[in-house]
Amino acid sequence: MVKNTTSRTPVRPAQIPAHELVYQQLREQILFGEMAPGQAVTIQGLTASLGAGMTPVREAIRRLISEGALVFQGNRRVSVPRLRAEDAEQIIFVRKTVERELSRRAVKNISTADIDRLAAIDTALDHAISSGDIAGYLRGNYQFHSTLYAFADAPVMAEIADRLWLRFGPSLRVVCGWFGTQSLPDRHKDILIALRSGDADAVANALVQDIAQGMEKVAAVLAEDN
Amino acid sequence: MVKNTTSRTPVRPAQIPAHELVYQQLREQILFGEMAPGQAVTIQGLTASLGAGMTPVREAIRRLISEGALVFQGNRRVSVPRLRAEDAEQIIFVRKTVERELSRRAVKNISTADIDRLAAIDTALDHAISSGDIAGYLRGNYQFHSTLYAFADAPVMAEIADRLWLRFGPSLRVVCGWFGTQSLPDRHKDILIALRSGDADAVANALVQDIAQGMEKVAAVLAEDN
DNA sequence: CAGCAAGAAATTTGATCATATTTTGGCTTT
DNA sequence: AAAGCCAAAATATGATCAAATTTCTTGCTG
Repeated sequence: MVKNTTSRTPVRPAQIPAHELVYQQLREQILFGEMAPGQAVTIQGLTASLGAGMTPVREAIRRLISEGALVFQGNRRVSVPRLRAEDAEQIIFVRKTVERELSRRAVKNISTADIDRLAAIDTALDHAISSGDIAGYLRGNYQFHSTLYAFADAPVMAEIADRLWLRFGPSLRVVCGWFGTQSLPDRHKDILIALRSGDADAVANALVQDIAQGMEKVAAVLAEDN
Repeated sequence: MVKNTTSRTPVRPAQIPAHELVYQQLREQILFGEMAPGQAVTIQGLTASLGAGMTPVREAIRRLISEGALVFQGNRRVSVPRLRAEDAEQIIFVRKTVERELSRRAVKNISTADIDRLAAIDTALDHAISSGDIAGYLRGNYQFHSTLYAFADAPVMAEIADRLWLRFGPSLRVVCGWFGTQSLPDRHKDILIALRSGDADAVANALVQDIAQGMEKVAAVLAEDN
């Protein structure tokens, strides 16, 4: 049943299509602020830097535009969006309602072992903060939230939260450059304590606090920066 | 100072790219139930039926997949998604919170003339219902909501609502085939009355009622159908 | 004579297509 | 029924065309 004895292409490095790879790579770069808000994105530049063809790059860009991770500038040009203060305000509203519900639902499904795993992520996060590792902070923070929401068993809502993250991610990076990692809020301890107690309301409240404090910083930077 | 007096291209038939046209066309078909849930979508079939090249079709499909209007079946196959009951439940939750807020914000910006225009849409909707015009009902219902939300001046939230509509749109069509248009709920009169009174809470409550009744029907069909 | 600005060429970038390659699913044969 | 063949569909590439931006030239004005 094995295919012919690898007469051709003994290597099978990637079965997942190129456009998917390009998408994931770009998505990560945007999500963790490796591309600055306002930065131009050219499709030909990406084909060169990523070594991919035009079609895969094209598809990945369309997908990211549709997710709000990139914006179409009208005249065929694409760039990383600059978050506007009005948009941030709406993002805060939706994050508070949707992620509150996600956390509430996660409480029902999460086990103590899972909470320990979350705590480990948070410990790594603390380490990143104290050592000024911005990339580590951004990744850890995202990982903490997305891991928690995965337990909610609510893919539609989790996807909405994820999309919003893609929008304010680049600005979060700017916040770190502004204030440094030290001043970053971290209500995760409260969240963990509430999770262990199994009190859904307490979890939800701590989480909304965490969101509020983080987004407040973003809003402050937007007010200065724009 | 003015640009050359349009020395060239007196005709400007289509400046918008083909992939955009394909996207809009497919989006409409899905949104208003012209494609059945579960129906397979082949890219080569679309290039043939729409007379477009592969690249534009490809990009449109990626975009629609990213919006949840189509699903990638894992093995390269694409189809119109079948809404699951769990997904519907989450959609209801988010619709209620987000669209409630959208309607509340719209109250602040909408004028009496605008309300009249909304009322005209609703009148056309009534006509479609009484004459059993399913396509007219679906379009009118969508138009009523999206027009209202446009006044909220909240593009991020409006886009979220729009995305969700894309998910349950195909199922709404099935609902009409199940129950007929007669039994469809229409709380739009209450919404209009509340809008004229300028009472944001009343608008929000009427709107949530409208959503609840409509989605209840969808949920009922899903329970039977799946 | 210098500087500015408008217009045109040139370069860069995006959009589309035709084609080649690979994979998937069905079908046939034993 | 399992294994392998075949057709169809998807992926990916490169070439080609079109559009837009940049740059350069040229003419005019102060």
